[in-house]
Amino acid sequence: MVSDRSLEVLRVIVQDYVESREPVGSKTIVDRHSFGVSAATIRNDMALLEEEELIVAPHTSSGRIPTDKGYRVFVDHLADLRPLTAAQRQAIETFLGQSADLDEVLARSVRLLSQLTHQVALVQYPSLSRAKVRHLELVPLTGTRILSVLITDTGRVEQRVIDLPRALDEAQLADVRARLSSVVAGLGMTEAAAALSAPADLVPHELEDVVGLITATLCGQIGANRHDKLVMAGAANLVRTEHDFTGSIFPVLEAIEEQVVLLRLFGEMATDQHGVSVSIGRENAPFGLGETSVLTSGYTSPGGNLARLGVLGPTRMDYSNNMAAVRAVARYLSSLLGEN
Amino acid sequence: MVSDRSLEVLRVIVQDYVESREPVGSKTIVDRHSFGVSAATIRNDMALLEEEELIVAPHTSSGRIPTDKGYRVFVDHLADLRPLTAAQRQAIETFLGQSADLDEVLARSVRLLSQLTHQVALVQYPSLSRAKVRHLELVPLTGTRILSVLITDTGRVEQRVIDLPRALDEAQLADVRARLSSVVAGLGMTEAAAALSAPADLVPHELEDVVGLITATLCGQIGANRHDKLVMAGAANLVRTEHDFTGSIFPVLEAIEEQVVLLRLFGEMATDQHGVSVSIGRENAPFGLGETSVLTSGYTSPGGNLARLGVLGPTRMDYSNNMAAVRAVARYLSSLLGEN
DNA sequence: GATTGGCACTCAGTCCTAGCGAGTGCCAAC
DNA sequence: GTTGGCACTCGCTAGGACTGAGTGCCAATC
Repeated sequence: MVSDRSLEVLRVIVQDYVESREPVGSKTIVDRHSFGVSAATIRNDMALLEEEELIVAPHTSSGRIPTDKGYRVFVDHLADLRPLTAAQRQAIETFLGQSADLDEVLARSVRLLSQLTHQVALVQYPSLSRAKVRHLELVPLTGTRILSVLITDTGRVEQRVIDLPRALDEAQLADVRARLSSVVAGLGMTEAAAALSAPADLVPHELEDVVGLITATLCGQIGANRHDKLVMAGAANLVRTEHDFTGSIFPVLEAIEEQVVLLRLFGEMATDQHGVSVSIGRENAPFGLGETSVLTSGYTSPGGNLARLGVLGPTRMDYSNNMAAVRAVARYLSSLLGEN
Repeated sequence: MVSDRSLEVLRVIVQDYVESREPVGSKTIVDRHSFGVSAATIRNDMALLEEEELIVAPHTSSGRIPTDKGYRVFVDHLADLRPLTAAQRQAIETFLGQSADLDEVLARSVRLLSQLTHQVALVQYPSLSRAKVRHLELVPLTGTRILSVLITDTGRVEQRVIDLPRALDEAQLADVRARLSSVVAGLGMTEAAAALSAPADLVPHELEDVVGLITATLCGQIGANRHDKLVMAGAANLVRTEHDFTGSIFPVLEAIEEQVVLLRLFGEMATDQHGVSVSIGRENAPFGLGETSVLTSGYTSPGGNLARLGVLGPTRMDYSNNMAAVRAVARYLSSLLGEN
């Protein structure tokens, strides 16, 4: 059985190792922390922890480092969410405390998060599923090319170019726009898509083909919310922590640039909506990120739409600080977007 | 004086070094290329090249590697723009040959370019300076918050959230929109900004404050085109080439994430509009990129608006292939966007 | 004058060895 | 359950010898 003191030993091993990047030995522990027992006793505890596979010795007769399982226990039971410093709180306020459109807010959030944690930060765009269509615009660009612009009540703008088989004049286009607009205005995204797909007799017969193309595009535009988008910042931080990876960080960076992978990962972490959930090391192996940890938290965008944000870094990271930062930014972002 | 053969020697030194990453010696040269002279002769040529500071020996009695100046001569006089392979041409066609909106096209272009060159690729958004206002929309989000959407005849959409001091009802907003729209519609961006700044008596007196705020935002939106935006892809490639940097690539990645730096750099390379211009090594030192080379080419977006795209990598890169790729993508993109 | 073969020299990289020291595991004693 | 003692392991570092690719120089040759 793992005693209380053993767990305490695990905690300091994690903390010291994260700080120093060196395997930590029994002597170091008694020197730097007042356990009130001797090094030999600590060694016994460490033997226990090793038996439980919470720590491991990289080489015979060297200090110990935490295993993935050790980090897991640390995160679940031992980590105190270190409160942000005043400076960090201030950074959040000044960085995010100005109204701007969604793109801008998310871009700032992700930079902020990467600066607070010194890791790669990720922010997922909110899903549109619960948004409502606020406005639909069809703008002629050139003869047969028009731009369809869809604006939601959450302030998100989706645009798409449509090549028409033949030109429409201004009046015709305005007419089509008015008709379609009246169909979808105020509907939720899924209802809007359904309404557009239904065969509607509301356009003049001679325009049917053209309108069909437009509605098809609009449906695509609406459905596009599903393969969500995410923004990233702080890739340079991965290089800083390169030594924490056994091989090259090249595949890690590649996986990160491949948004699809991250979106799947985010999807699987969707439990525990507003707390911070943590995925450690091998738990991420299916995504090619077996040596990294990912901390995420959900946040709420206007209209109750959910999305996630978080950070990614080597398993050897400052969980206490980073979890607190992720939580703080998620909360602030929720309240900021919820204002609407 | 540098003889023709000496230059030929420089060429093979650059080519071999780029390929092998090893300093190349006289013996290697005579073995791998049929110069028809002995190693001693090559050594004499190399001594000449070294005197001209085109090559340098990293350690006494080792092979030679090109200096920045050597690369410069290579690029200016010796590099043959290696024509793209059939596979590369095909990649461009299939990757870009589908109509989509500007965001999408540029996103694809940048990924394509990074795959063709195995370097970090950059694409600058076209400046709006020559674009005309095609459409102006004001969409209510919540009580005092509206979204202004500006659409240009080039299909670009600029959005901005505006917090009003007090609420406008639908009719009022529609009225304001109609008036402002009639002022700016069809104008070029600079004229539009001027027209909006001019004190106009065209709104009811009681709305003046609100409208003032809106026009101010619109002007900002229009002016926003100047600090342009750029998209990047292939950051992972920098890691692959890490050994080519003396120190860490951390500062390089940082500089790249800082778009401002790159935009200035792009700005300074604006000569030679449609050819490929190359900035090598120390030439980029002011930007913190003293160990990298940047290849760019201008491309033309609809309406004759100019922007640049290019790649960035270590000075030791395959200039022949990369210049050809940059040129090809720029040309293809120009023709694609020019279709409009 | 350009080219060549010969030759002594340089020096980064590699392999080997020895010694150091942090840290462990075990055990008998408390 | 805790402790001090002790033999042992093994990664790390420093020094030394060796190797080999490559050079610079020179006198001889085309």
